[in-house]
Amino acid sequence: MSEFPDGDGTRVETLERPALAAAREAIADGIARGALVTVFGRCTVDYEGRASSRLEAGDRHVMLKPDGAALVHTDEGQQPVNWQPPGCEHDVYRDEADDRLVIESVRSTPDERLRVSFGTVLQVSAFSGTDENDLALVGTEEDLRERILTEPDLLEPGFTPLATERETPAGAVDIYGKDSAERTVVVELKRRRVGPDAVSQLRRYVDALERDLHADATVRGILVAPSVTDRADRLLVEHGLEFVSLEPPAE
Amino acid sequence: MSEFPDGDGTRVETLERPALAAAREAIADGIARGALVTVFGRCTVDYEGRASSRLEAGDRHVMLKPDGAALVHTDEGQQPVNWQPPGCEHDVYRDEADDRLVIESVRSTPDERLRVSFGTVLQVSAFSGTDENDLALVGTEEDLRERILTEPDLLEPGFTPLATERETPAGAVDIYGKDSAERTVVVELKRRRVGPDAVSQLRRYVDALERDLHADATVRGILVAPSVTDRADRLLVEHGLEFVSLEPPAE
DNA sequence: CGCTGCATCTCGTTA
DNA sequence: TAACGAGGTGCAGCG
Repeated sequence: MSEFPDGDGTRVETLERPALAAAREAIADGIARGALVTVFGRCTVDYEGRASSRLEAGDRHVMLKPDGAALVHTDEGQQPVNWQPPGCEHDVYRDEADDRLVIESVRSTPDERLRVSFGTVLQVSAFSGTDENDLALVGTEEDLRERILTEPDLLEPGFTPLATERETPAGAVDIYGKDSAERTVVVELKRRRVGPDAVSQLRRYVDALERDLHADATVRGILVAPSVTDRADRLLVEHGLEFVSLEPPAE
Repeated sequence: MSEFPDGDGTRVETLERPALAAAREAIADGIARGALVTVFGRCTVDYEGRASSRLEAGDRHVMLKPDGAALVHTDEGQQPVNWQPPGCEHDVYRDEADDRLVIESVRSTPDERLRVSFGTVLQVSAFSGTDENDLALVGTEEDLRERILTEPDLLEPGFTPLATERETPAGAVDIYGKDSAERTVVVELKRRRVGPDAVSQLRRYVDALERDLHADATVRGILVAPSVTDRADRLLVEHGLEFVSLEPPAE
């Protein structure tokens, strides 16, 4: 085992090809210390909870986070083949009868259990460090909204935004406003090209508002997105809804 | 550096607190060999593509997969703070002017670039192994469909399934069939509790089929799920759709 | 805790 | 390649 404390408290401990007993101890220590623990080795994986799954033996990379998240990665795919969300309790123990090392991550609400059983452990690492910074992301739906609120004419000349997240019986509307003829306008924003689901969503808001404001008032529904699919376009026409092409700011 | 070949070709190589030049070489070797490479250290992360983001310096865990995927994990959350999907080209080089080690993962369609810049590398590992097995998952929507096709009376007495994935102008219907009175039935399946979106989806299919089969035929729309939210329930009533409570098989 | 909707959603399938 | 929908979606915000 190697240990690397430095002035910042950053620390990495690594075991290579440990015996299962030593691996268990290193993993338990890392979890107790609040470290991010990784284990690479040959394992089976069982999950039971919202669904249930089994994965037969193979070499995989397991990550245990101090917030209770667990990730099992194979050498393919962006997504873990199995996982457990934050909030779990990690447990590690030896199954001496079968000579295996078992990591269990369990949570409730919903009841879920992930069990990773190693026959061979090739590496255990425990990482401690500091990360004070949050991600700064540009190009979200919220950025698109800001763009329109700053320059409402981008939607159409004479548009006046009155509220964001305005509540309706069908949910909160992205932008609520009036056009130059004082007609009520409901705007649904999407940061990328949209399909039929976004049109239906807008439709639900328009329906709810027409009901809310009594039947006499016409409510215009405008979908704002970079583009729409063919089916979404036809659906817009069917429902008497409109489309304005706008993208979130690039930076 | 330690190297651990075994009979199966399983291999783990680890560098601890390497100089940036040595880290670069180990990472490049691992990528070239088709290994799963991990790097832990203090880094900044920049992304540009479908959106753009910046993450200031912090200690993070980076995983580079042989299929081109890249993942940057902090010590919190199930999701990576930054990532790149499979299909990327990984590149690693030293920025000698600034004495940093840079990992770039780039792809096209869409054009996207992830750049991780390390000032300090605490560990580099390269993992090779074998994983022949696929995940066996039970409790999916498809399992729920099988359950109904095997025992159609679960939906309602006298129901006769005629097709799955039947195409309509609005998309493919999960189950298409007839009830005991020979009326057309459209069934939309969801493996878990559903909200308004699932109701709208069913509505689109029913509308499309009524149009397709001409206006004279009544089309029943049935949503099958473990349960629905209040809003979804009201929306079902509004649209004259029905609900049947069924869960996918537990195992 | 549940509901709602966003996401650089990812991923598989199909036209 | 694009579109459509499932997902053990995760996640934040709000009630």
